[in-house]
Amino acid sequence: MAEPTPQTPPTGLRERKKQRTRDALIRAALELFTERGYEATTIDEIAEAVDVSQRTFFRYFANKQDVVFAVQDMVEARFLQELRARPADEPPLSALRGAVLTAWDDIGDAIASVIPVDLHMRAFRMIESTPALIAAHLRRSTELEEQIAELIARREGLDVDVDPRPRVLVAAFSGVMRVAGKVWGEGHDCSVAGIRELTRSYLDHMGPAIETDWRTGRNH
Amino acid sequence: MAEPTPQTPPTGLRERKKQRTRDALIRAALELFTERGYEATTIDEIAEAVDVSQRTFFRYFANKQDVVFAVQDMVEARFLQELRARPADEPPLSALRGAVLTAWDDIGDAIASVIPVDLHMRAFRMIESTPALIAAHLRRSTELEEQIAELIARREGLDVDVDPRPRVLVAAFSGVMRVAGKVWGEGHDCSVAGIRELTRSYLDHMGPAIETDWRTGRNH
DNA sequence: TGTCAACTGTCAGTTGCTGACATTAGCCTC
DNA sequence: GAGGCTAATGTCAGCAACTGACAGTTGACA
Repeated sequence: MAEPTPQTPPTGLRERKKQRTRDALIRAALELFTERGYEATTIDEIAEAVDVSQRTFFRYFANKQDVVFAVQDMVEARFLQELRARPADEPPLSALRGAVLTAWDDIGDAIASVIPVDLHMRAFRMIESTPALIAAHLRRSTELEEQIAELIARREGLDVDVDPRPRVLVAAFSGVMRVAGKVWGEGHDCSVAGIRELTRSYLDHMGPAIETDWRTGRNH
Repeated sequence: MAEPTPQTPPTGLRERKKQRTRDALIRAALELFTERGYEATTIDEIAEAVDVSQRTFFRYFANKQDVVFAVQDMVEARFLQELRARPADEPPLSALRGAVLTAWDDIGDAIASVIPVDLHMRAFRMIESTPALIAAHLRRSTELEEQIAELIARREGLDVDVDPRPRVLVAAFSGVMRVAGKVWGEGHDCSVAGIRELTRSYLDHMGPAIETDWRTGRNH
């Protein structure tokens, strides 16, 4: 009873219809959120735009926030996939860095299959400027962190509950990633290339920021 | 019109009464939350326990979550104070490390003036096991991070919008702190000394986790 | 003591979210 | 291709977090 092709199993009419409803809800929600604001948009308005009942919305998404992060889910899955594909002999931080930068390169196509890329970018900025969504975003990030830490630990043959380094590294890494996203959201460069470049730059600042005395340049 | 002594200005009866109501709300809320769970406790129950109207609760706290973090606010203020007191020639990460460890040493007394310390510790664990509160906690942390980054930047004579190092360092630092708190919350050691020690240990792992190849020990 | 302002209570309303139950509409078998 | 099965949806009622408006109460202060 396993699905034949997890990537494209739109077997029946029913499945296709469900997928369409789901995509329509995501699209309508993000469109409304980015236009008039997250708090100012009600579930009723989203449901009405897609012509379904409010109850149906909640059958697709557990809560109002979840619809915002539906696309983000794809992006994260893509990153994890990229990380798993890194060569085993690469040092941990290099693997993380490589996975992020590679993921940014071909994420556009994946997003475009659901919503216009620029809508996703606007949504990203909306998240960073809406307190409730910032909170949700951060919580999701920590859950992702745990998965990443497990992956890193496995690469290095360690146990996350014994050796703190995987979690510590990933926590530091994620913190830097978050700041990059935040700064990008506040800036004027709306391109994918822009956030990719900022990410790279910030990751490269991480080691120096920690190791050295910023004034003398000496380690401490 | 500035308050004469911010620490102890209980001038009139009115002020004292307000302070008592506020403290009673915090205490009752945390007691109920830790006993029967955050979600399972309604504002009505908290208000009833203190014998005020629900509306009054919302005049003291903007929302249900805020009452949980009222004490945390004190702790954070204490940390910032400690950080400002660090010698100017100390490297950034050392200053952060020193401030945290010193703050943990005399935070107990400050907390005890509002609620029993063990109630605060139980509340801390409750936060770490309640999704909605984890999210709120993380968001608050990032706001604190911005303040810390500003402080670090000022110490080093930098501008956070020009040089990314303050934000990058603080993001990494905070990530590590968060993991320490989380691991402590999942463990069995409920003491203040326990979390202090874990914090110290994790901070000391930060450099090595980033700099080196964990297997060969070589830098990369 | 009397006036003012701050604090509080009451009430009604909106919105996110959930359970229960009825209805519709793909799917599958005969 | 008729009928039954079941997943998907609609409808309705209700709870809890919050908010605005207005009225009553109570410290503060002349």
